[in-house]
Amino acid sequence: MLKLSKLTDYAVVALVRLGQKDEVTTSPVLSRSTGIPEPTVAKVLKILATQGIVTSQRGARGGYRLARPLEEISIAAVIQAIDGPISLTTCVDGGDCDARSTCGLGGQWDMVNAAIRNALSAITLADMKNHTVIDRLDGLRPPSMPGGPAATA
Amino acid sequence: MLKLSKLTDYAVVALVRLGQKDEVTTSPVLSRSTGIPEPTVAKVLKILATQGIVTSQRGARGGYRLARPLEEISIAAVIQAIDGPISLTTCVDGGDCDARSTCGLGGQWDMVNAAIRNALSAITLADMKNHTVIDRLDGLRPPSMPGGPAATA
DNA sequence: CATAATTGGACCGAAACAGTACTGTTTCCT
DNA sequence: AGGAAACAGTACTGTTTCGGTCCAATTATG
Repeated sequence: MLKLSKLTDYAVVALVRLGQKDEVTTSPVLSRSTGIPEPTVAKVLKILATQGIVTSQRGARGGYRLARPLEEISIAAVIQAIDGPISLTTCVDGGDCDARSTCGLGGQWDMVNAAIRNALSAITLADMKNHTVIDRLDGLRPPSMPGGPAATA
Repeated sequence: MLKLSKLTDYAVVALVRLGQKDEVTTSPVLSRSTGIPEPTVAKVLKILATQGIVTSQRGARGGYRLARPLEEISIAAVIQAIDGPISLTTCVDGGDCDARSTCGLGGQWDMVNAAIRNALSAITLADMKNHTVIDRLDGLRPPSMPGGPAATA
C-alpha cells in the first residue's frame, strides 16, 4: 500500500515529544505522554538510539535525549532508521533481479527513489509540529506540467 | 522498508513493454518477452485492466493494450492501481487513530503524503524508458535549503 | 557493596503479501 | 455450429515482514 510502518509513525510522535524538553526522558514517561504502549515506545527508542537519532543513557536515572534539534532531523532520516533504506524496488544495487536483461529498463527506479528521498528530506520533524513547511512544499511542485500528463494521480 | 510491492515493479516492466508496440498482446507473449512468470504477469494485467490502465480484448486473438500512451501514465497511477492509495499512515482520514489527542501532531502526515504523490506523479512510464526526466526532477528540488537542515538524509 | 531502575538484545505470534491454480465467460476460426 | 484460445474472477498456500513481549546486561544510588 506504499505505507510506512506504524513504528515510524510512533517514532515521529515520540521524537517530537522528546524535542519539547531538553532533558533525558524514560520510556515509561514517554509512553504516558504520547499514549503509545510502553513496550512499543521502548522498542522504537531503542532502534532510534542505534541509528544515532537519539542518545541513550543506561542504568538508573537513564533515558533518552535527542541527538540533534528537531529542525535537523528529516522525515527521511526517521524512516530510514526504522524501516530501513528507502528503495522502492529490490533490483537497485546488488539485488537479485535476474531479469535485468529482459527487463528493458535498467535501473531507472533509482530515479524514482531519489525523487522520494528528496521530498522526504525536505521535511523536518520541526515541520511536523508547525505548518510552516507548506510554503516550501509549494516550491516542490514541478514548475510546469507539459500537457498535463500525470493528472491521473 | 518503504518499498513498493514486487507486483508494481512487474507492472511497470509489463506496461513499458506494452507501450513499445501498439497492438494487442497476450499474457504468454508478455511473459516470454519480460521474463515474468506467466501467472503473475496475467494477474498484474488483470488488475491494471480493472483500473483502466490497460484495455482488454477477450476471446481468441484477444489480449491487452495500453489505454493511454506511456507519456500519460504516471508512476503514481501504477502504484495506486496495484498497491492501493498512497497514504503513509493509517491515521489520515477516518483512520482508527485513537491517540489523536495525545499525538500532538494533528494530521501533518497529509503533507508528507502530498509531497510523495507530487514526486511520483511527475514521473511517467515514458520517463522510465529514457532518462529524460532528470531535468524535470531538478525542478523538484526545494529552491533553497535554509540552514541545510535535512542534510542528514 | 547491594539494590533498583533503565536500556539492550533476542524471541514469538499474527497479519499481509506474492505466487499459484482452478473454473467460468467471451470471442475468433474452422 | 462447434471447438479452441484468451481474459475474468475466485480461492488457496507458502513466505516474509511487522508488531509486540520477554529476559539479560548495565549503571546510578543508598
